[in-house]
Amino acid sequence: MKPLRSDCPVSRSLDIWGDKWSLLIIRDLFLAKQLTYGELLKAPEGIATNILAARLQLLEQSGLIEKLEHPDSKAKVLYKLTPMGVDLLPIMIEINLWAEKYFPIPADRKAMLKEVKKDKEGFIKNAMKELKRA
Amino acid sequence: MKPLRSDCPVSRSLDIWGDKWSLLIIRDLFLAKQLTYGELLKAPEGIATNILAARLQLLEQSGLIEKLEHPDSKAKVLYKLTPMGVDLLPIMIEINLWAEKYFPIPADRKAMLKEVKKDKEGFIKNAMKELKRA
DNA sequence: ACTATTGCTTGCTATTTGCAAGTGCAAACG
DNA sequence: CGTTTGCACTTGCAAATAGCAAGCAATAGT
Repeated sequence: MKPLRSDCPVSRSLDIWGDKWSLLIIRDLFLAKQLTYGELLKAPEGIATNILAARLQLLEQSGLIEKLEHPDSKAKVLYKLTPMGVDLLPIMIEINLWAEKYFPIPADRKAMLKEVKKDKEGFIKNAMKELKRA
Repeated sequence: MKPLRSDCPVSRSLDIWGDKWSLLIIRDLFLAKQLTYGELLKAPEGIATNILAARLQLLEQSGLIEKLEHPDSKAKVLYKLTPMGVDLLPIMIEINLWAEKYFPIPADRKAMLKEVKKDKEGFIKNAMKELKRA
């Protein structure tokens, strides 16, 4: 396993998902609720297949995501967020809000953030309930 | 410069501070308001001096931090967050809250989070005002 | 003048990343 | 059935990055 750098909560968090790819995987799982390996590969940022495999394993070990059987085929694997992973939603939202303030962002995401700003707490609570149910 | 991976706000954000060290530097600047290079080096996670120099330069280029003259000595340099950097506070808070839910965290940080939970919006607004003033 | 401190830079090695190709299994097709 | 296709990974290797240790220029202190 990886050595803990310190017991600071920020450090602990970064030890798990503090790399260039993990939060993008998590973002995609927030947006789609569940995805196959192949679908995750297609993310616009272009993650390499070996890196994706490594990150998925690490995120699973850390308890943020879990594998699920695909209803249509044994050849496919579904990935989804665990409750612990879903709890990252507030962080994800705040990242989006920060970036929106300083960079141009896609229209569909902007629309979502408009909803968020109407009632942040409500939006998050609702989205989390949805994600934990599925 | 670094190539943009996509125009997703999460991706844009990670392109700037999505590595193992940047958010720790930013954390220290939140806690101390301003720090010298040497003080940043002393962080418990033990960042290497060349990496710290590289990250500080990148964060400065990105507009998250700025250099400041030290009032006592020309040999020293003070680093502090810009308004854009201060605006990361909500993200930082949510990271702390997430980690607190799943890991044991130091008592002093726990005390701070207790304040946060009493009135999150108020706490953030206040802290940000403090940081932007200094 | 000389010694220490501060903020870096440089050289080198170890680890990680990323590309391209390959493997094994399950499903679809003839 | 036998063969091909699709999917989820592995593997091998080159390139980039991280990290350690040492060095260096500009203050500051004595």
